[in-house]
Amino acid sequence: MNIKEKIGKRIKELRTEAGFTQMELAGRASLDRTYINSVENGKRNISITNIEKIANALNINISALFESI
Amino acid sequence: MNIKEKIGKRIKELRTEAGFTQMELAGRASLDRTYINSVENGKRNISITNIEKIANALNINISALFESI
DNA sequence: ACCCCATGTGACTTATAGTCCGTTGACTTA
DNA sequence: TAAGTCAACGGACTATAAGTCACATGGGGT
Repeated sequence: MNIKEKIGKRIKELRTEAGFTQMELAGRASLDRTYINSVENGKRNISITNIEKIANALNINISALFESI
Repeated sequence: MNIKEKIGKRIKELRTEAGFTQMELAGRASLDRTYINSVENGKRNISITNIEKIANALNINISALFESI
């Protein structure tokens, strides 16, 4: 599993734990729903600004987002 | 300080602690020397694959790279 | 059967990431 | 006075991420 797949899997885990749909997370992060979907499925080489947006939307810091990765 | 500046500052700290020049870090990470420079100076929206390359070059895991950020 | 709802996907344009050439200035050592 | 090293920066270029859209799929409820 490459880094894009790992971070995608982790985001999906945290999102479902938080009880959000992809659409809700997208709204909170000001990103497109289909973009969130492709990130979760390891298809995007996501950049630091979008990582930050998603971490904020998930109420988690970036370091914690990468724990166990 | 925005997230790009924070990660740049952190990378620079870790690089100098490790005793590398920008060129050496660039070589170890298979990235361009001018790119490393602009990342360190907070000008680049670095992607996850390059974050991983730099973390590996600095012998640190990604979570630790974002500690205190 | 028919709606919702949530997710997945391919294709596409625009914005910017990232490379490659070079210069400049500060500092150090001979 | 050079000469060397390193950081910072710029212009021009190519590669790729960002961001969006229409549409498909599958499950649950009525």
